[in-house]
Amino acid sequence: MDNPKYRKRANLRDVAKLANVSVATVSRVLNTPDSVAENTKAVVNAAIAELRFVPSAAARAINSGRSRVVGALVPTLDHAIFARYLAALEQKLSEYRLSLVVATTNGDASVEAQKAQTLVDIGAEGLIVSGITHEPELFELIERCQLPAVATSYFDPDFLLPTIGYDNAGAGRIALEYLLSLGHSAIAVVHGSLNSNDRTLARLKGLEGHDTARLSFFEADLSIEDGCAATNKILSRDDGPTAILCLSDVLATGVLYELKRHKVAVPDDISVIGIDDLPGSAHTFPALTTVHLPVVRMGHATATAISEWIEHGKRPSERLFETDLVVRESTRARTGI
Amino acid sequence: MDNPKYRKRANLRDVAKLANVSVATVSRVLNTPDSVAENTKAVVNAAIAELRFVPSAAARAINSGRSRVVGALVPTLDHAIFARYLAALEQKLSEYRLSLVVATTNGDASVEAQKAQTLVDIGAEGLIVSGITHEPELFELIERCQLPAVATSYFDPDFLLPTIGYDNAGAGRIALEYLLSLGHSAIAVVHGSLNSNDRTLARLKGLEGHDTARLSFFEADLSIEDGCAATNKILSRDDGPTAILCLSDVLATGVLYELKRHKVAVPDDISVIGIDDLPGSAHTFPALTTVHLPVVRMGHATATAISEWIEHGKRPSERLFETDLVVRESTRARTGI
DNA sequence: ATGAAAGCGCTAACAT
DNA sequence: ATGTTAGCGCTTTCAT
Repeated sequence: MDNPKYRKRANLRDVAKLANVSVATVSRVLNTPDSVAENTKAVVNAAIAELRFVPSAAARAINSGRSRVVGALVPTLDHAIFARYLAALEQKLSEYRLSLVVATTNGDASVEAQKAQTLVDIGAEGLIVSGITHEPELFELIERCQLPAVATSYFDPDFLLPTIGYDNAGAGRIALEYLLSLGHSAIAVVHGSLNSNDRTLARLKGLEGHDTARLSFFEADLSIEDGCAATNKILSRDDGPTAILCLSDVLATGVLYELKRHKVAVPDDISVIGIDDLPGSAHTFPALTTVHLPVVRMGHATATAISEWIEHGKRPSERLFETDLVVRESTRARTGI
Repeated sequence: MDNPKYRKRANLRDVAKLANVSVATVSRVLNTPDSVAENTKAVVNAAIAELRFVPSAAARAINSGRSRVVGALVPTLDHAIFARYLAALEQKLSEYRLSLVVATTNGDASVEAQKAQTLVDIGAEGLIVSGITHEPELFELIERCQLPAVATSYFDPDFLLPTIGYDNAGAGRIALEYLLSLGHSAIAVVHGSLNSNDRTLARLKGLEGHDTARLSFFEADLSIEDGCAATNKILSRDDGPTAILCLSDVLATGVLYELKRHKVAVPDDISVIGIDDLPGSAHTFPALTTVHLPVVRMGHATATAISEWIEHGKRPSERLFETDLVVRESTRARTGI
């Protein structure tokens, strides 16, 4: 604009020329400034300033062989539990001076495979995926690129990739058994979509094998709104349950709201339990009993694992985090027991 | 491992050698496959497969001068409104074949400046920041790198960077005026931290100049928990307000819960209004009256603007999205008016 | 249709 | 302390 001879971005050579030094010297003031004499340094810095020189990230990357970027593939960002997890992940990665690229898959494995390719195309040095259900292409990509990759939110020591997560089936079981121990047997289960969501599937699996339980199932999208909708379906049935087990706190939050709207008392008329333990769950009214999922610790551990793998080549071993029951006010013993 | 002569990642030359062609030909089968004879293509592809060749992102970037990465600096991921916004942003950016790197600042401008540098170091081609309050270093960096950068969640046509957002002061005003029109005058305002959060500041600003309003202010962290805490403070005062204006729906959600816990009827005893319109806000009990912030459209517009800027060099003009009042069930006319 | 060779912007080994 | 130079892995003329 105001520069007569419009010049593209300056490079090392331009700086070197202007400062009357070699490119090596310029490179040194950038990387090992202590090894350069004060006055030359000053001249070089002046040239850098004058030319508004900014080192090229790509050129650096090509030499170091590093991009310092890791990619995470998550179903969605628009869900508190993933957001929370990613927040922890990003925070820890940044301690390792690694940046986080987020790609959302919408729970679609083929989108995931395609976005994984995009991540490789921008030079991601590591990949983090959710769950263990993926397209073969994803695994081929990881294999072909020899890419450090871990699967999270799931635990399976036999999985191809190291898993860092928790026992989803166990979380479901804990919730169910607590309800059972409270004397409930007619229980409505509200769960997220079964399409390509192994976490939901596993939680459901954890509900099996309890003869005393009379379970009815209600599928819903993972939103407060759908929690409300599921509640209406539950209430419209003759054989009303005495407890509602939600496989996710978001769902449970909707259930709580809708029960309130119908003037159904919780936990007096119906007990409600969730899984997740979102930040808000401790403060709903009534406070939600739930199974705590250690997503923050999982995020930190994942960041550490992938960093170590990238930096030192050591493949992490799988890692299991405990889930635990958090009893609050939305559950109580079945009356008349 | 099982490869006798352990070989590092293969490159174009290795492939060319194995396929008995030149590197140019290999490059062609990668980029313009139609310009290569079928049989040579087959030979080359076989070599690529055998050597498990993966093109280097850095080397591509150095030639194209592109990284296809844009960076976003947000206060936190762990808040529904930002997560929702980023979800929209990422979705649209990916349509432009751009990847999103997320960096969180914790609302700290100096962390922001430092992370912006990190983003530049990995070769980000564009930057997206939140609000208009930043360290001089941030602006210097943007200026020095001639980096396309936009500020979001805020609107100010006079700002150095193009702003793409909404009128925060206006949103505050809309909420207050609605409460006023309902006959409320003693109003408690619950707002987020004032530290380097120009959005909160602006919303507060929008509350000024209404003589009939008797406002009392309560600062809180942006969490359901702190919404509850603020409510307790409000209720403990003698001169109880007839309405509570929350500058964020998360806060309002906490307020709603806590009022319920204290058996204060909403909206009969106290009206509650929020700002944001989170997905869940339509389904709280009672459903929350709030001011809708068009973060999804803002995310899409931001993605489009930064993409066009990066690809075609056209600096976007600022963009203002309307906020609008969504009347639901948590507000009503002050009784006895 | 294919190849040879010149870079892209930087780092690092080797000289001086 | 500073300079020379050879790459890094690819794309892209320019020939053939």
